Amino acid sequence: MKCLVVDGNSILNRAFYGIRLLSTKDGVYTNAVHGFLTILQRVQREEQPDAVCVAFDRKEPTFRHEKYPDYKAGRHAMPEELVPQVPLIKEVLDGLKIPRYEQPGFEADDLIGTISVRCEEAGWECVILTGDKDNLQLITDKVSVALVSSRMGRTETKKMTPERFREEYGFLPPLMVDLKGLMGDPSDHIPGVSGVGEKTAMRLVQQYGTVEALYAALNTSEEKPGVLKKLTEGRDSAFFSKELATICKTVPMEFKPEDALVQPPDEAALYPLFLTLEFQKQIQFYGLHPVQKPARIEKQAFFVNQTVLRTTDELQSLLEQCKKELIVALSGEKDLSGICLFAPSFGCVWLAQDTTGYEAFLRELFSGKIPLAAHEVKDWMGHLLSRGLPIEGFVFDTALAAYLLSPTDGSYALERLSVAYLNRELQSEPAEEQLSLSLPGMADLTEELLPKLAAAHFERARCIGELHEILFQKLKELQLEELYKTIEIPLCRVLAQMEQTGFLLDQDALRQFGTMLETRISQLENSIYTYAGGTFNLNSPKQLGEILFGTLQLPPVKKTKTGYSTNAEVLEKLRHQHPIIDEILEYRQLSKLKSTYVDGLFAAVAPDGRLHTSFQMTVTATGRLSSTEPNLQNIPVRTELGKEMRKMFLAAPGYVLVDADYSQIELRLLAHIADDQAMQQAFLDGVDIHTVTASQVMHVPVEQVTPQMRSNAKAVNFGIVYGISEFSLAQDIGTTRAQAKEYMDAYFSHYQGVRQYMDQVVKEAKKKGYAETLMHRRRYLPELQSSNYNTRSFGERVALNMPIQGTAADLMKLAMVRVDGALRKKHPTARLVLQVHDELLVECKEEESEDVLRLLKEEMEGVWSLNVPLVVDGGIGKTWYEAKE
DNA sequence: GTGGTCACG
DNA sequence: ACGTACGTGACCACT
Repeated sequence: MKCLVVDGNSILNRAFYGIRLLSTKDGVYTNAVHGFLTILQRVQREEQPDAVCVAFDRKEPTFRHEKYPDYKAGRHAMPEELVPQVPLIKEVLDGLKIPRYEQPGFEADDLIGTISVRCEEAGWECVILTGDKDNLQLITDKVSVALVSSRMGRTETKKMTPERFREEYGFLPPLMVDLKGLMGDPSDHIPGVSGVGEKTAMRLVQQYGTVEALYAALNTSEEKPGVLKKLTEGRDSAFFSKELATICKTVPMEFKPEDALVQPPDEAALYPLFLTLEFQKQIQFYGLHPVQKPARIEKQAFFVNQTVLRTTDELQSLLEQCKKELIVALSGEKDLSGICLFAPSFGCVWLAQDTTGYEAFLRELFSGKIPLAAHEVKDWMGHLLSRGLPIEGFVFDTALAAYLLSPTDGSYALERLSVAYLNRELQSEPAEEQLSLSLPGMADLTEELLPKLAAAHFERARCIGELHEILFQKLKELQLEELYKTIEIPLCRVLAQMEQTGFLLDQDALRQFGTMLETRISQLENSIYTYAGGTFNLNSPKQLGEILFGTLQLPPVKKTKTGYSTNAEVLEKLRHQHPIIDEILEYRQLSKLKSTYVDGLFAAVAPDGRLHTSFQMTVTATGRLSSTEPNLQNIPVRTELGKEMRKMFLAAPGYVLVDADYSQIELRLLAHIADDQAMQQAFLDGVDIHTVTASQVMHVPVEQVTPQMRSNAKAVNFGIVYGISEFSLAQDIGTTRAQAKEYMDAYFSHYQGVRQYMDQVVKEAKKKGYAETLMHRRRYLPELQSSNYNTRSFGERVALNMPIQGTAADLMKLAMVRVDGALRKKHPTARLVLQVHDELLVECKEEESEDVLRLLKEEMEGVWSLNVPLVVDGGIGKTWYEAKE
């Protein structure tokens, strides 16, 4: 039989430092609890113990053996992010039915020592899980130590047995206390013998054994006079230190290993706990379920209201009922083969495509007369559009609402929202699985299985209905209603339309471009392999590193977690050292173009010859959109060759592309939000902001600003928006920190409003716990409460940046809604095709293009009244390349 | 699945 | 003494 004894404080501490700070959406820190469980579960899997228990220090934990400088004094308080996690892990352990031991006046070590002895006496094997090397003295034939260490951000456990210990230390485990007695341990307030360090102490113990034996042999030994003197003078301290280092194994406590036998967890306690900690993985791992499942009674009662409609008359009367509702929740199959509606007055109703009049029903349902709530409205609209159905009436999107409430949650799957806001799990499996699991023959589908197919949607529709009530209330509380109603919801149809429209791709030109790249790439490969003296996988940073810094003996510039860095910045520095570098840089550029853009875009063309990107509305922390499959928001533009790609993006025959982009929108917003008079004046004067900044910061007249100076000023301007440090600015513009500091000082003395804003916005975010935009879009910043400098600094930079980037996103979204509305009215054949954060592209008839550009400029520039003008630059062309100019 | 790299605003 | 700019997504290698 085997018992695992966990050193609670030590493992919690390891876990805390081993995992980046995590917190729930309410700001409860959970990283240490999470890490603790991960380590425990890994060791349980490896060791398969029959019993498990945990020992905790009774008083303030001491962190005696941590390497981390903050704690080596041993007197420092626990970091504030860890303190509240201690009771949490204890609660988790109680839920897991793992006994915990703590005893006033004794440290965890002493309890562990005692437990290990009791195990041995009972004929059990004992494994001690700890990060604390002190426990190594407890190792015997029956007692081993699983030692946790965190190396490079990753935790490893090493199993220490008497043999292994001896290999590493050259003596037996009980002598560990003698080693400590001689070398001491400042972090533990063990003095040891002054002047004797690790090296000497190791040798002495290896040679003489115990402290007692050492002193007994001292007179006849051949130690050098220096060592002899130190030992003689430190004699008392040595014995005293040894005593201090010895773990007590006779704590008066009740313990038998049988007490700790592994038991099934307490589901009723653990499920809600893991739920509040947002530990979905753990819930799965232990197969937990809510003990108070959606009460059976309720479900039964509810079942009465679940109806399957089959006749046209029933459909008609349902429509009439729906029109009287304040909100009707909608769930259903993506292909619209069946949908479910929910409203309190009629419960859940399922209808399927085999019913006569279904198509007409849908047409009426989505014609705008019925207020609808759904999950992921934009996608619903996409499906409806592709079937030629109307897309009106959607007033609520559960995913979008939850995103506005907290944009950093990662997933807004309905399953998660149900757990987070309704405190219950969705019970039914997704419909596809049900179908494939139980499809004996299509004939049965309508008769027997349709209700089963409907079951999931019954539940989902009701869930959406309930979420609507809760989330809408919360939106109002957070002043987000306006943003939601006038921007996010209306934007769904704009984006659905844009996705539907797509962007025409010139496939012939792209093929040609690809062939050209291929030719050049293979030339470069050959040449690089010749320099390298053999072939290797050029796409592997690891192998490339071995060639450059091994075979070719180039000096490494920077390291990554896993090896040498070979990124463009590093290669740039090595350029003049070897001709291979230039070729690698070119290879990288070309193979990026080939694989990501040429091949990637080809793979994404739809049968209509167009690229239909998906815009994600619930991904970014700041409120921006993102674009996937393919990503059309990162098509190259910065290099001439890359820019060629934009010649492949075409307008349809007879049409042209109209491009409009906001000029300096983030800096203009900074000027407005910070209410900086100097910067506002610059924009009001319509001068070039970077040139003016250069002139002010470098104390030269505007006419004497060189391109280099302007470029540096531009870097400063950008840096400010990102929450710069001197160091990064210096690195960015390739100068010294001192020079960078001068720039920044000059910058702030000229733009005083910006300086004040930077201080004030961070202060306010700290007070409120979140940063927000002009339209109250918010992002919570638990990082600001961190005691870790880097984490906190990150939070401060985000607090600075989010209002600016986020407000720009708000304005662009509003502009899109207005542009779309205006276009539909005045130029119904024109259509938005793409948004790239501060840029909009419209495809329209050639003869309307001037007018469309005017319209775009007007709507975009006039979207919001600020203390500075918003300026939009525009262009017209057959390709994106031409239109952008 | 993670990390390195690089494309964009 | 420390580490270093905000926000994304795709591709590749490697575990």
